[in-house]
Amino acid sequence: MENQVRVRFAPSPTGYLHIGGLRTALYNYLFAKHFGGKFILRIEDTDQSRKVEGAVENVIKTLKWAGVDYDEGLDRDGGYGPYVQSQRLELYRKYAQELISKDKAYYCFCTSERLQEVRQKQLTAKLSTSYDRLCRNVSREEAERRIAAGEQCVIRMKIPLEGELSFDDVIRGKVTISHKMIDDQVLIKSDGFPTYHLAVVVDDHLMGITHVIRGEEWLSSVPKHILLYNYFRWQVPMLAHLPLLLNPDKSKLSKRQGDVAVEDYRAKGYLKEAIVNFIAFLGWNPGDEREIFFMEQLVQEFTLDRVGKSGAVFNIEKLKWLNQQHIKLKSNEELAQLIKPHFQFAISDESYFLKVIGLLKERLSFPNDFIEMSGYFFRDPEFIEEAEMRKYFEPETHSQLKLLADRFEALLEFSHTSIEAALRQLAEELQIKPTKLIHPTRLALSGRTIGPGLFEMIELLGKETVVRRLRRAVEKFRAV
RNA sequence: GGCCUUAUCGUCUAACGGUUUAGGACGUGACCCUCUCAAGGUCGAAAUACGGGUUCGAUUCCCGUUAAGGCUACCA
Repeated sequence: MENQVRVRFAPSPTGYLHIGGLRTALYNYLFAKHFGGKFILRIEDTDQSRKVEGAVENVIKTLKWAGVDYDEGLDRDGGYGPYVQSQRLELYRKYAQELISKDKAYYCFCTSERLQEVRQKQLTAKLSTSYDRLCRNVSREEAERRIAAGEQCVIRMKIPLEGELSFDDVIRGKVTISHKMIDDQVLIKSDGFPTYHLAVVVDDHLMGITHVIRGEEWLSSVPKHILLYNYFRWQVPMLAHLPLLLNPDKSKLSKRQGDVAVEDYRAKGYLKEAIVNFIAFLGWNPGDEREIFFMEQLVQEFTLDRVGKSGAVFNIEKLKWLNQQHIKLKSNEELAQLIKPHFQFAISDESYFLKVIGLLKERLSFPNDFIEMSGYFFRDPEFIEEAEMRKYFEPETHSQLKLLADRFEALLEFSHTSIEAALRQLAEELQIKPTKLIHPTRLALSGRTIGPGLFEMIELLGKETVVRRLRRAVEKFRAV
């Protein structure tokens, strides 16, 4: 129990769940489940100005939809709550105070205007920008006096002036950064809220997080965090910084260059299985040549040592292919559930509906393709395009179809094999190629030139419908 | 600019010093199958950024160059 793996996904509620966020969550989830540990959802809402109404609910909804469900979170207390940082403010203040008393942090009274100025000067002097540590030497007594007088202030951490800091990243190995490169980071903002850096360290420690698995954008701030762990005399969790997800131009995946919200992909008809499979493989692979994975297999095989180091371009073509693959692996019943909400006709015959799905299944890239492809299975086709008619109909076609309709009507057993036999038989008798019959028939029955195998289609449509449509078409073709 | 990270086909990636004419997948080209469209099958084009080392031997280890990305906030 003491050694149980505990990881967390800690989004800030600034909108929808980003596809990169889902991958981070997924990797955490897979890692936790692989080792029989716990996956925790924590909300990092320490920036009041960026808060978006409904974002928390949305993120949770999307996570659950994708099957990346959490063991502990705001509605599932595992004894480490609350799991929302805005509800833990006292905690951060307390620990910030501890740092002040240990002389590892100090009050800073600099205004944002002064900070701006300092930065501007550094910029024009081509120096790297950082806080000039003006308030670092303000005595505790003076600071307390100024606070009592109502002056606004923040709390900054003290970074050692000399030396350097090394740490081991599970994915990247040893990383070293000089203390000189680290800013005296603000820990408590003037509104009393903590910054990410303080909150993440306090919470990860208090929540017993054993492994921090997050995006590479955090790599540079690790030294600050380690310093904090050291100041508190806490054990540093294992750190694993994931490669970033990239736009086609290799910049960090962002809006502007396509969809980044998981819900956008969901709305477009991407299956959760395909999305999970796809993003799992963006930076990880099982080491062999298998491509199609379900969640359970991912859990079974996922380990951090097979996670790569370089960023991965989000390649939508492959996602589309995976979607197709996962659709093919779904049962007709499962697919029906995905299609039904969007289907425009009342489904009177469930088993017929399922059979149509079965026939069209391997032609679908998205569940919704079914809607566009299946209309003629549920009502007579509206019209037949003139251009197509001219292409497939010859002067004698109408009389041939008439004969075909008679043959079909006379069939005792209406199965695709008997149907095919009847058609080929007729073609032979007429001394024409079967295709001379097949194409016009398809057009007459479906109004289209593409579709599933004709004989299976005919069998499913049923004798009555087929004969009716064939005869109706004969009437139409006569006019051409 | 500074710091950090990364670098194999267009894209996702395999290879953890030699079994490699660098393998697979998506995409792409040709062909096969075939009643159309898909699916499927076969074959093809396509990569170790560059330069130095280390080594009997480097995609693999080291250094440099270049390029790309991240960070550089009282945002996460």
